Amino acid sequence: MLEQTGSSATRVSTRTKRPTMADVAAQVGVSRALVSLVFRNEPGASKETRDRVLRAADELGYRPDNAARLLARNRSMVLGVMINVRNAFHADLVEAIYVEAERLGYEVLLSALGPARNERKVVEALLGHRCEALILLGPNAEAEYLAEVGEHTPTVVVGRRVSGAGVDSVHTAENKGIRQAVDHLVGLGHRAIVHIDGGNGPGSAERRRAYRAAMREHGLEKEIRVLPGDHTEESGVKAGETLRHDHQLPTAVLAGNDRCAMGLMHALSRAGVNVPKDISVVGYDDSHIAHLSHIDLTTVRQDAEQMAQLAVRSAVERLDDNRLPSRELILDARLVVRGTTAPPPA
Amino acid sequence: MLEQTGSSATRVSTRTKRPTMADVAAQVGVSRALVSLVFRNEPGASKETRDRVLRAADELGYRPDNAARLLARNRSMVLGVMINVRNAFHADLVEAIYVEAERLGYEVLLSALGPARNERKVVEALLGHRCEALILLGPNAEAEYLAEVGEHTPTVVVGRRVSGAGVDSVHTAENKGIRQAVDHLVGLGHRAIVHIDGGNGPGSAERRRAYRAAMREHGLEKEIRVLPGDHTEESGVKAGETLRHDHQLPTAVLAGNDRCAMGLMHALSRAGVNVPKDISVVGYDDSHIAHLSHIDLTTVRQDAEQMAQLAVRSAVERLDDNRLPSRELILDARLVVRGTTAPPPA
DNA sequence: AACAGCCACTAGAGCGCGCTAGTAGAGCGC
DNA sequence: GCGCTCTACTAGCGCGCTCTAGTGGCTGTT
Repeated sequence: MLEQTGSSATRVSTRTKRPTMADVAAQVGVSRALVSLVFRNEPGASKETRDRVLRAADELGYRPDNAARLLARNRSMVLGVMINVRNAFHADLVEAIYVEAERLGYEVLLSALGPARNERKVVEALLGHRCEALILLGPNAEAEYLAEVGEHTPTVVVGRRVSGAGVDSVHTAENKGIRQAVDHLVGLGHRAIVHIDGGNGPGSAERRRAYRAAMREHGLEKEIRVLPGDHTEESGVKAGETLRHDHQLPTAVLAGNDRCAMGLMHALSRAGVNVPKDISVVGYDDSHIAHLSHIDLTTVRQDAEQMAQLAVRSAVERLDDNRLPSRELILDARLVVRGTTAPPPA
Repeated sequence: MLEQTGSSATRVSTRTKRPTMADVAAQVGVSRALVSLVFRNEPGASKETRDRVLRAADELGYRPDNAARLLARNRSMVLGVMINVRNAFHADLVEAIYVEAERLGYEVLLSALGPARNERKVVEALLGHRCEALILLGPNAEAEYLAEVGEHTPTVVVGRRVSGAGVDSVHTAENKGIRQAVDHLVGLGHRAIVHIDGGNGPGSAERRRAYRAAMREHGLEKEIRVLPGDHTEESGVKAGETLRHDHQLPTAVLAGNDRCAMGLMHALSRAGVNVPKDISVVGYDDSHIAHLSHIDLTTVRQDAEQMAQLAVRSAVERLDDNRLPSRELILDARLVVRGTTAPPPA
């Protein structure tokens, strides 16, 4: 039985305690403050001392301790990001968030949703780590909760419309994207255009509404048909089965997102239905899977990079001046026509 | 391009400074130490005081500050996890890691690879946040670097074999998995079985070797054929094209992983090749996409949950006693036969 | 009455760093 | 000599927390 008492009794370890600034300072023979200056790249240290400090640090294997840094600094310069690891579009966003955050001198902390980790838990975890601001990718939580969070921490919601909850939001103009998709399909000659719903996924309500509106404007109200679904491949597969057992296949499908479109296309091609000859498919997100040469999905492009940039900047601006009114940034969505849409079969 | 809608200037934004333990203590009229006890769920506070403290904390919106906690505690109880957000199998692993870590009282910090974030950068970021141990999912870094990291921090590598680098590793017995897959295909009557290589992806070298060995043992050395590739959908697509332009299609393909298999199947089905009637496909990973009912991919199951559990436990055990020798945990891989394999066309 | 034992609670020293205020010394003009 | 500025550095407090070593009061035992 090993007893650990006192701070002097270190862990049973050949591994020595992590070196601190004081160790580096002692090694070089200067003060801690000087080492601190060097590591923050602040002026006030001569070139030589700087070199000596850095060399000594390297020798000792010194690495600044972020926890201490965060604590000592008034600002933590950390942005917390909530993601769903299953979501390919989130992957695109995260990558771009890292880039923009680094550009602005911020660090990024990721926390993922999971079977036993709901949104509240994730948010708590992030706040616990001193994130100054939160970026929530496609949250499902009620507006009240988001408002509550936003009240004490600058919060940006990405990919979902949040009205008047006192938090910023960045999303695409779903209606324009869907509108373009429907226009494109109608232009190709389609009339029987089905929409697979995204359930309560972010943006789904708007997409559904936009689909209905667009169909009506083309005089196709009688063709309106919305299949239940969500933002997973599985729902696309199910929708594909439903359609296949129908008396008559529609000539085009507007999927809730790319993942759903993927599932749908799989189900269809396995059933011997050719895309786009027999049926056209349009996705939503333009996540990296859509680009793949042979998937080559016609989809509504949400510019992940730009969304990420705006989200990060939004958070940062609010940190600089937290009296800013909450705002909604709406990016244009743009239809990217690729290989899964074609004129309907004659 | 960018709209900005009006704001409901809800935010009064008297965002006061985040309350601390001292604030809570003052409010209740006790010492900081007592509040600390309550929040750590340690004995030593009466039921009533406990309640009063919690109530006051809730009122003030107090939330323990992890950075300070980490700093003050000798142990940080944080595990750092490096992931690739693009990788669906990593998603499975992460979810399971959270579960196991929580069970053992550890927190998890995620850091993702990205276009401008290589493995070193990710590792630095994690160490900077006081992670006590690292779990690296499918790293590509050289063994020397891993050894260097492992020297000062308990490190577990998942999904890749690392020999004698002084770090633990958890991976599946690639040879057994591949072996089963080849046996299965041969049992169905296949002879022309192609392997799409995983490039320098984790486990690829072993899988390639195992494929060759298994083919030889079945007397099929003349049928051995390895197509270049990696662990992305794109490589599956490319391989599909290569095969399609061949004088003769093989009757079965062993993909480098599930993503590769997905790309391959897409390419094939678009070319009018039916899976599994015309060609059988086997994946590797059993990531969640493989389960999808209509994808229904025959694949080699790597038990994400178990791998994650072992990785977390391994890290934790090493934290408890870091004089443990480094070890390699090898899980059995198991072929999961689903719908993408069938006897070859007559 | 004396004392141990226990419970509820407190004082105060850190954890590793950032940062403000300050100093020592060199150089310079007069 | 004096004051002045500028560079290169240092002292030491405080960030919000944990944790050890207490204190004081109450009960029960002899």
